[in-house]
Amino acid sequence: MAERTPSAQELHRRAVATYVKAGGEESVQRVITAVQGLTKKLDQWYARQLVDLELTAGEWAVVTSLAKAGESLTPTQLAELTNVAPSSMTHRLDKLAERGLVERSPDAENRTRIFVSLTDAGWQLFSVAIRGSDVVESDVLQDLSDAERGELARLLEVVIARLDDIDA
Amino acid sequence: MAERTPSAQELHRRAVATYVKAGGEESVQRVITAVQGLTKKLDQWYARQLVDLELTAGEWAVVTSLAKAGESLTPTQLAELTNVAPSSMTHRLDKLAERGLVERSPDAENRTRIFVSLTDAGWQLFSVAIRGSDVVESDVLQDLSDAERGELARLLEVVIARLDDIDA
DNA sequence: TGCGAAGTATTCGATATCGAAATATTAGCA
DNA sequence: TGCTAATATTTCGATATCGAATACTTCGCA
Repeated sequence: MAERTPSAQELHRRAVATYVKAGGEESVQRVITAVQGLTKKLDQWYARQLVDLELTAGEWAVVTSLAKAGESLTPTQLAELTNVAPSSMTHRLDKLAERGLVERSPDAENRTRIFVSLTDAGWQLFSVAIRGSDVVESDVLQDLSDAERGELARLLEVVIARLDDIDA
Repeated sequence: MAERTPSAQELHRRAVATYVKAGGEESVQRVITAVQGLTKKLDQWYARQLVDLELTAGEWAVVTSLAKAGESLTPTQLAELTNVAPSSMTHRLDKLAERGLVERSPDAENRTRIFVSLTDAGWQLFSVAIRGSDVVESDVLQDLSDAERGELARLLEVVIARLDDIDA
């Protein structure tokens, strides 16, 4: 019957302890581990919502990438943004185009390139999904005051501002 | 030649704006988007490191799950922890066992169950990888003071403490 | 005790993903 | 201009993943 699954908090505690023991720095691991644990949990919830929309996580990643970019993107860019091999994007786009969520259009200036964009139906699906996930996300942050949310966002944004300087 | 890829900061700004426009709440989206953007970037770096270790991200997830748990886990538990179908775990464990990184042992008390644990070689690989990734992770947080790291960790841990109450 | 329901790992067929090769276009430069 | 290297997408064969079905064990309870 298996022992019950440990709480997320307990998992986090153990994870940090393990990483520190393995040679990681505690102040680093507390943050990184928490960020990853949170993402994993969110991903599980999204997966559940996506079933209703008959989308895979990978397809959803394409839709959000296009929505967030606010402009057309090439298959290669989409592959990078969604952490997938370029060759995999071909099939994903085939499926999404077949469902009428995205469309491919040739670049007149560079005929090796193709632009992918969201259709109206794609935008509509995006809006529906976002309003659904915002509910869960609000619940997740419910124990933080407005001031704390602002501070949390600020600190994370400091970290993000540094990201590009690292692998450069 | 494609326009250069926008900075992580710019991507974050746009993403938040898009989500807010689609009906999300700003204080929520600033945090959630930042967390996800950070994880995505980290995943890209890990992927690069894992190539050297000849491990896939999925295999690495199994190794870390076992290390963090600090005890044996069943294939089903590993599948849940790594967000993968139970049937997929069978093959992953086959490969990992073949390489001598994990081992399966029967549960004497429940013969439907199998316990998976890290071998010495598995632990060793884990340590090497952690020390490698800690370098990158430290770089990521380099713009935060010790106090800020502590505050960031504290806020994230408040959020984590709530996770289990949500889908319950 | 006996028996149906639930739990656990695996197998199996269909699909998705990967890395390398193929195809086509463009860029750089002598 | 002509030629090589770099880019961008797709195709292709091998592998990984998924969901459903299978085989087996244990649990709940009459």
